[in-house]
Amino acid sequence: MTLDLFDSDQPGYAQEAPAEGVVLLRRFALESDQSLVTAIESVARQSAFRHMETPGGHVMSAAMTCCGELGWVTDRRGYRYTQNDPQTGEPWPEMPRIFRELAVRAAEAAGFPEFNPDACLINRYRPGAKMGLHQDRDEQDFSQPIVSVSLGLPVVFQFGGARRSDRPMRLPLSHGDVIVWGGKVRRHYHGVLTLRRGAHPLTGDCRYNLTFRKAG
DNA sequence: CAGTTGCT
DNA sequence: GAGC
Repeated sequence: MTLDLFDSDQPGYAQEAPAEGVVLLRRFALESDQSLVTAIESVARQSAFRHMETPGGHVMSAAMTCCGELGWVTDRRGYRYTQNDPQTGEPWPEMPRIFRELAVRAAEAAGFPEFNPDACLINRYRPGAKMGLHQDRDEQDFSQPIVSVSLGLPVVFQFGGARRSDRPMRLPLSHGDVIVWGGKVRRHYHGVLTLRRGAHPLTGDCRYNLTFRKAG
């Protein structure tokens, strides 16, 4: 089901509802894309991208950093949110205003007018990197949605059900697309398939994903 | 305690 | 995809 919010001859984005509780805002982040990538680079100078280890002892193929009051981390001890970057001992970099404004606007467009994110996880995927099906379940507040912003190379996103064995739907995501999910499907399994090689004018050979949550 | 954002 |  596709709901076009704008006339097709107008600039802007198209809104889709691929499943109940899931809203896809195509190209929603396009007009601020350059500033978003610059802000990612600024965050990464303060808290560098790193490949975290899972409790099971595997090194994740996506490199991650965070900004905001809280950042998501994993190590052998488990998953959790922290106020400080364990790699620097310092607080996570402040969430850039342009990040927050984008996330709040996207949540509002998707039907979540009260979104107040305190955490932004930044994932960097290079060719070969992927993210298996998982739940976002380390947050305190499941009434607030997840807002996920794609920048750079395209990827196939998977959105599944409440159980890992539920067959996920596949949604190709491109530069500037924003996907929002909340309510009943807030804890549904999701992930991305292996990133394929490519070149993007803004990001080169990688895809960035910004994921906003209310974690605390 | 169970998990499993990874792997067999 | 079951199972760790």
